[in-house]
Amino acid sequence: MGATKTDSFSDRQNELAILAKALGHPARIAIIEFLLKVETCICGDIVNELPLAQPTVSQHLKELKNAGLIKGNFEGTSICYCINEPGFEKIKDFFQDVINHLEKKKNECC
Amino acid sequence: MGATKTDSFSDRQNELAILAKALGHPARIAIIEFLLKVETCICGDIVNELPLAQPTVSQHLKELKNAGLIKGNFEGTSICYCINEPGFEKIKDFFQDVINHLEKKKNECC
DNA sequence: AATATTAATCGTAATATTGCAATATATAAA
DNA sequence: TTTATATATTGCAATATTACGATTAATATT
Repeated sequence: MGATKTDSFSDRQNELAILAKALGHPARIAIIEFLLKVETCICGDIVNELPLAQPTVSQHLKELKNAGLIKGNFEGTSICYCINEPGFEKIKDFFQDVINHLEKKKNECC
Repeated sequence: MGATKTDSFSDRQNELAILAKALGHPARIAIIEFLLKVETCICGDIVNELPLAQPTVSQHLKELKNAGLIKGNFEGTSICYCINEPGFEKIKDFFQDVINHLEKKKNECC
């Protein structure tokens, strides 16, 4: 026990969970907010902005990348990370769906 | 080490991370989808729907409740769980903001 | 009060995540 | 090719999460 029973859920459920999980850490929220706020997207600048060591930031960037929420490209000697819009669209749509269903349904029985 | 450095991040960043993290498990996505799909919202029905034991489901429900994504009320002998709209609004707004910023900025340098 | 039913909590084992120092890799410049 | 700079990977310790059997708590019915 201890491992998530991934096989017992649908691909869609697992995919949404992976996207949400990737944003389930304040450092990773901070990275996204930084990428939105600032012109640059150089990895080093992200490391400087966050109160975490370079390997830790690198790990968080990797998780965001694996989830499909950011992408990275070489920019000379450093790497430029950008938000990957399709990933955000996917999870935003889920939340939008929830809201839409709620308005249609008004199933607030509690 | 091993513990998230919560103190190093803003309240907003931590709050968004808590909301996202709560949905970062396929069982909890499944619970939300079930609550949207179905008329009933009785805890026992959720337990029957999910491929997990009752204590495990109860734990997942607790996490969703703590994050402010669902709420529960006694309905006779059982408990009725419903989606808590304000929680979903909050995290949907975050994603909507990201999308809006992206359209304004077109900072796709990668 | 005794019983049945429903859901929460406890205890615990298995696994995953977080964070960082040390090290490795990769690219650019000299 | 050496050196400098930027980022990734490794290894590991601390902590958190996931899952479930056993038990408890709480309410409803008899």
